[in-house]
Amino acid sequence: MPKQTFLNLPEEKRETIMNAAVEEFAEYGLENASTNRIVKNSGIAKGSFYQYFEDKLDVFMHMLDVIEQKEMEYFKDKHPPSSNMDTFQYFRWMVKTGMEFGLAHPRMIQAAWRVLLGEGFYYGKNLAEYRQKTKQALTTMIQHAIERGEVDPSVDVELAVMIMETWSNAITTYVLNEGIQQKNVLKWMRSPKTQETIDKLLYVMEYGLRKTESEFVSKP
Amino acid sequence: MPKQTFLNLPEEKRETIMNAAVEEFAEYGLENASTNRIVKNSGIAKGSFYQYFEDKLDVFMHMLDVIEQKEMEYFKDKHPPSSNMDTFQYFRWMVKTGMEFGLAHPRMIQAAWRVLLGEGFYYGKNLAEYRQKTKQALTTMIQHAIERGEVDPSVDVELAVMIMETWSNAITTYVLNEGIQQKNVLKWMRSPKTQETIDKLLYVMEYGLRKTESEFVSKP
DNA sequence: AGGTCATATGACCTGCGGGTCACATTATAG
DNA sequence: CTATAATGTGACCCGCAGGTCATATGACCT
Repeated sequence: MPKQTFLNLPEEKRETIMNAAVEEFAEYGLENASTNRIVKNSGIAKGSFYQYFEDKLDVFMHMLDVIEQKEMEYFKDKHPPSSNMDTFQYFRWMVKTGMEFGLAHPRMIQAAWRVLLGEGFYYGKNLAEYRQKTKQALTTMIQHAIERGEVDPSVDVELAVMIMETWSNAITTYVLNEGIQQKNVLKWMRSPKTQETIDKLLYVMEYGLRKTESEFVSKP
Repeated sequence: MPKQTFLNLPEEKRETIMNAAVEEFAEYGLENASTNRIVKNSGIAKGSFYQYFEDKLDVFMHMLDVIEQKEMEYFKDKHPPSSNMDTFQYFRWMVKTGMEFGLAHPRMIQAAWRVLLGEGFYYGKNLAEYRQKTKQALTTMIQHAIERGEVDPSVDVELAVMIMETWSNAITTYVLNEGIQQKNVLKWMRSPKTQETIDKLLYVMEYGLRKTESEFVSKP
């Protein structure tokens, strides 16, 4: 957690600093991010940095908090999906809305995912909390789906969660890797071809998951 | 490519150095690997290192080559799968055999995948060749499956390849992440529960893919 | 034997990293 | 207007990184 000194700062200054941090982490990841550069790009003195944060990890964790908050606001602002959607439609809505958020704040998404996906080995312990949140949400979702009869009750919930997590990670990675090479990321993301690819990916997951566990266990 | 000087070295010495490199990359990834440590751990002088390799990336690429070669030998030694297997059975065999290789050389797999999965953003250009090889193999596989009538001809080959790639990445990540926390990785990997989880993951993919493209395109 | 060429060595260079600290500046209170 | 507490600052410390280079070693040839 940032020190009180940072929280006392005027919002404008805090934003300047966090923007520099986002830029840095998006560009270099966590391990190779340089506090010196963050300091230089946000126009504050080195000493001030250490009066605001414990260390590099501290800024990063705070950045995650800020992003999470922004994303939650974004989701709330969007018209919530009609309540008679089934679970898979809901998941699809979530993935797509998440992507839209990514369009609005590409560097944030890049900064967060780069580290979450790529440097999980090291920082696993610190990031566990974040993964846990997602996992919890997905678990609730699956259980809900089972209650509604959309998914066979014999399905292994934990496994289904893992699959959904993997799938949304795969899509994010895809968007990040492909999108990064495009001149116009936004245009590329909104193009029918990209949208179609993502749709297809989601349908493959859906059809895989709809099969009951008993079916795919007894097959070999 | 390593310099001639390195290739002239007695095999024993070359192995010592490569082992140190594997250890280093497995532990620290590419970006944070230290040539100084590699040098210290392989008992050679700093200067020698630069007489063998251009730089850090050079050792790493060479390491990939060595691993690839070892893995190919491993696959050859295993009894090849019966020729009347269908494509999905073959893919399953490949994934499992790959895992077995990982059991035999855990640090190598860790060193390679850590970087391939985690630091792809930076080194994308250098690693593209390796990804391309896998992609090519999978493409051939899918096309073969279509010819054999195991997969609907209307399936988007490129997409199917991406899905298979994602899936085997997901499994590797799973094994790496979970396995790393276990006291006895080998025991964990061989346990029925782990094997079952992997089986289920593969079946989910299979059922997802068996659906024809037309089906899942027209759904929404 | 001397000469030559590939190989081996580690002290040394420069640059940048994270982090500290004595001091300067500004806000707050009495 | 002064005393005190809170913030701000950048030169400075140490460690380690990647990389170089003059010199030492020794195998092989004539």
